[in-house]
Amino acid sequence: MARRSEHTREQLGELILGAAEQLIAENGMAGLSARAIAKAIGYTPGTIYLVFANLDDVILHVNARTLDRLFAPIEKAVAGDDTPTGQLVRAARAYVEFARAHPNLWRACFEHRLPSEQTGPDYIDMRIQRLIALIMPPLAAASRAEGAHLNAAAQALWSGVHGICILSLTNKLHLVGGQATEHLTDDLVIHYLTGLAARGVGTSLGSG
Amino acid sequence: MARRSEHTREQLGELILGAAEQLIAENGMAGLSARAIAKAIGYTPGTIYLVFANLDDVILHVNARTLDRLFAPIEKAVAGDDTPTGQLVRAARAYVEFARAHPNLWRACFEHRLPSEQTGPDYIDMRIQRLIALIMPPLAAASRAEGAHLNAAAQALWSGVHGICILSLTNKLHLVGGQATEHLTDDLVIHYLTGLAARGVGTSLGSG
DNA sequence: ACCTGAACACCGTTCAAGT
DNA sequence: ACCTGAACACCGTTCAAGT
Repeated sequence: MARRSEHTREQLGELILGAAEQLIAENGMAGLSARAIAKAIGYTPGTIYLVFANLDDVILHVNARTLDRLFAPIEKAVAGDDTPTGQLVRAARAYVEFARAHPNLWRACFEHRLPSEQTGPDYIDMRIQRLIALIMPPLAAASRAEGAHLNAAAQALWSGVHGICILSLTNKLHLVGGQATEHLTDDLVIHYLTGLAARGVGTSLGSG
Repeated sequence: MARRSEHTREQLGELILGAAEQLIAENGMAGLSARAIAKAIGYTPGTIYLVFANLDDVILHVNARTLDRLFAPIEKAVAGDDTPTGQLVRAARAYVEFARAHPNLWRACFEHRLPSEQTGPDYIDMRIQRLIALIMPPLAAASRAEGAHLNAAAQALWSGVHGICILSLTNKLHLVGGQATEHLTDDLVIHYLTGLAARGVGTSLGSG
């Protein structure tokens, strides 16, 4: 055995990522193992380590693919013929929809725990930044915010939708089906944007 | 060996949960194993299965403890001598602060993946419901919402803060330190409440 | 009755050895 | 150069056997 050379290093990488993606999609991270990947592609576990540093490295590259797939529907939402607020509502819905359609892959992107809280690789950070950047133009238009304020608003809004997504997906809320999730998303986005558009409230906590 | 009877079943349970809690707090879920717990309390791994069904069961009981510890600071925040909006801002800050103080225990509560998306045990659901219920009174006062609308608002707001928390803790946002996280939290809560108080916007997406 | 200790079926990762 | 297969140090969980 050894020296089959049936695939180039790149092809082998694609095979591994494809198998890993399918395994995660089917059974979550619990379904993923080096031995399972190897079995799926007809190689032995050691082969994986010729292409990737370790299993974490494989997972991170699967996550990069998932974040790439998430980009298109969000991009389409903010490019739609709609008001800025409408674009943002639709972008949020697209986010939730994607998470519901690919729950295990989506969760892998955000629950994969690096050792000791350290930051992920740049190619993951970049992709997340690109997603957040998508909602900046409509958010600027809907709120007249700019600069650091706009940036903070984009992060807050995106995080908020993300939170609804994760708690809904893991059944931590008492929701039934996707309609309730979408309703919560709309509620958060619309009220946040309404509040943001009513400028100058800043830290005046006495509005209640 | 066998038949030491140095501890009652209840004491053994406490020992196990205490050791598990410490292991998770120190090294996250990665630091937890039946063998590590056993070693920490001076028993063999088999003993754990006399008290708990499995390791998942242990984790869920640690999570119940964590959620109980989270209750007090939130309760204190909403009981403070402040406006309803101020109480909610402080409750959100308390949530973020707790998560930052106990990142591994907090993450264990929300990232622990049950097999196949099924819902967690009632004693976990109950505790989460109790937390959400805490913010209902000030939220009702700040927004004049009631019934299903109030319930949805509480879930949306809580999820939103949760989302900021998790993304901040896992470094998915470009934030430096806890100040930026608190600022995002304030931003989300205040603008959401402002928008919520400006009733009747409902699904009118054309406000941008 | 309580607890052990060995076993089973798994892991991630490494690396000498084969072609 | 490429890949294997066996090994190492781990897992969660079970359960016959000991006291």
